[in-house]
Amino acid sequence: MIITLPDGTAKEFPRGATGMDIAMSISPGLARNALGIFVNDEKYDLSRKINEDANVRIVTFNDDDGKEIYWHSSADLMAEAIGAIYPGTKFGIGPSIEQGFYYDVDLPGDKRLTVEDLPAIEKKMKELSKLKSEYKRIEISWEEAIKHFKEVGDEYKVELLEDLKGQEITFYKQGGFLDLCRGAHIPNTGMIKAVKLLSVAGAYWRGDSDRDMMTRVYGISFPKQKMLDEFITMRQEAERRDHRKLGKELELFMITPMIGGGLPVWLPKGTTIRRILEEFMRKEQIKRGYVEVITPHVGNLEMYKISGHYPYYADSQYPPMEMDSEQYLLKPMNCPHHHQIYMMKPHSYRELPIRLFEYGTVYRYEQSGELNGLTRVRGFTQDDAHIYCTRDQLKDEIKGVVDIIRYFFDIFDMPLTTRLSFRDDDSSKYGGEIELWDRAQKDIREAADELGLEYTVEMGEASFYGPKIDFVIKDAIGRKWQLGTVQVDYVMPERFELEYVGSDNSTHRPVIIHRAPVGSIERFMSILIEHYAGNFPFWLAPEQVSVMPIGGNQNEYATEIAAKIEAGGFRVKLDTRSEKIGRKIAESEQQKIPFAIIVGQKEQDSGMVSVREHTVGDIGTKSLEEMLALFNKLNVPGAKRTDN
RNA sequence: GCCACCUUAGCUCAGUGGUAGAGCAGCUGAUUUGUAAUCAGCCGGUCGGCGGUUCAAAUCCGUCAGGUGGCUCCA
Repeated sequence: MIITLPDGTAKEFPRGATGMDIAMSISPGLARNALGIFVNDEKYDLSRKINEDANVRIVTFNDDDGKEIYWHSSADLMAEAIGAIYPGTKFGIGPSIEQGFYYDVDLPGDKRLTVEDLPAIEKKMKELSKLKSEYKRIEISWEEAIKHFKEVGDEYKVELLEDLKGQEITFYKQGGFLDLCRGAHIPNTGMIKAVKLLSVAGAYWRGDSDRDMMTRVYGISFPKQKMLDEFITMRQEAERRDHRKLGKELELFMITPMIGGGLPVWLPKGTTIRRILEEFMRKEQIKRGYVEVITPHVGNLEMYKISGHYPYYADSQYPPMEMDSEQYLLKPMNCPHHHQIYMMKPHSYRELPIRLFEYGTVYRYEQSGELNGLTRVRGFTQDDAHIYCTRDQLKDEIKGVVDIIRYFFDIFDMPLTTRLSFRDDDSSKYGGEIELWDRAQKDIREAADELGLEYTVEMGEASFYGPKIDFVIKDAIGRKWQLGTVQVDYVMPERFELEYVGSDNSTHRPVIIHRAPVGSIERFMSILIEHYAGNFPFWLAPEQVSVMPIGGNQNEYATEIAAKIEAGGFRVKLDTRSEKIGRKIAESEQQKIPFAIIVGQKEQDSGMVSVREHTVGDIGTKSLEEMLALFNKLNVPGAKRTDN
């Protein structure tokens, strides 16, 4: 038979050759590191026979598909360990995830796992790994499979099997553990060299909150101890950057039950950052033809009934309040308010596009268990805008929106990836005419192409009222966050009967683009805090320069210097306490202030200043003019320190 | 909302049934300082709330609240 490799090389192998045979023929190194093989895009174990001509791809831990096989196998090893320690444990599902794996287990009796139980399981896994048990694939009939799990009393597996009736069933066996599993698996447990079990959590059986709560054990594993060490270092780095921790330390924001969970309070320093951020984005939008509006925090319930958001989202809204026999809702979204602004007067096609933007604060009743720092809150502010345009203008408007979004994230050094979410063939899921959708999707795709965007297309991911573009950014430590969206909407113009008069003197429906570059300002602030690890760039730093005299004799000179810097339009902190200079510097560094200006007798005599740059150290003696020039250069959105 | 864990001074944390502790912060005083924390004294707690077990509870049990990690949800 002919086996074709990904680079196009074709090789002859005897019928029944295995992935391992193929790997061996390429190199012993590959054979050592190979985890699985894709045969005509189907996952195979390396030991499984290949019986006909095929295109193959051998995967190692460097491939996402390889990691998937590796972690899936690790999940089974963990299950074996748990089963060995707690005989009678029932098993749910145990897949790989983006970073590691988990297994849902139901321990015998009322036993529940806690984190204290994890080291023992880890230890057992290491023992089992040393046995180098082979993962054996067993083809079995459905009837026999059912019989097996009924015998061991694992009703979860029986239920899974019920759904697989009529399909080919495979079991995998490694050591003493037999599991229902599609595979594929790595050759043997010995390849799992480093394991760390991370946490336990409750998880509903099959994700259904009406069903049993199982114990989910999360873990991660690697072929080398060094890789696990790096992973742990990375987690510590993420912990060090945690915006909840930095938010407290740097006094940026607070959350107190007295005001309400999920209702963040901005402290002076956090407010400064937020204000500068908002001003920057406001200016850029106005430059691009947006007009700013402000709408109230409550609105008449009738309006949300027309928009269709109520009662569809009633569960996640604060309940209506009654005033003067009318019902009002805390604003769950800005769109209907903006539509009212559009409806205030008739529009000519000559006025379009109309671009209304607002820092609109909305309230949503998120479930208590969901609240998390600034990431998931009950009251937040969207950098929201609605563009009312004609169908002919749609493409250009989309381009404009994408352009501004790219501009924003470039300022923060956040690489952007794009996903186009289109409809699938199930027309019951969507509103609006299909011709309009086709045209909008074509416009979106063309706009993306013309802008040279790299994107993926996801069919069936569109919203009810139109196709959308989602943006995912990567932060300084490589984590991905989904932020802004752009959505094309044909449904709301119908519901609110929005109109404009065309050049043909008859009325038409405008198209609406909903767009929010960062989505929630609160969430974006949390991402910024973690992205910069609290070391905000000069232009965003709540305190930009600290000025400190070495001794009391320089208090006057220091005060004078601070006043001059402040007069230059910078945010200054003056520290004239009778503390040693080391202490003042330590505190300035801890507060992550970009520059410390230190003045002693020498500086006073020469009229100079001594400068220390945050995270860099002493950068020498400079004139104040030189420093003001540098500050001016750095006080611009996106400005970077490039010369030292 | 559900599961597990956590909650001790403003902050970070020790304290496993027998008189509530430390460092930092704060206050007072001394010190006037050369690139990451000067010294001393003082102040500060209903050990998250409520109930129970016990001669005795920060400590054991129950319950409620808040937080953390997940699950479900996310216009």
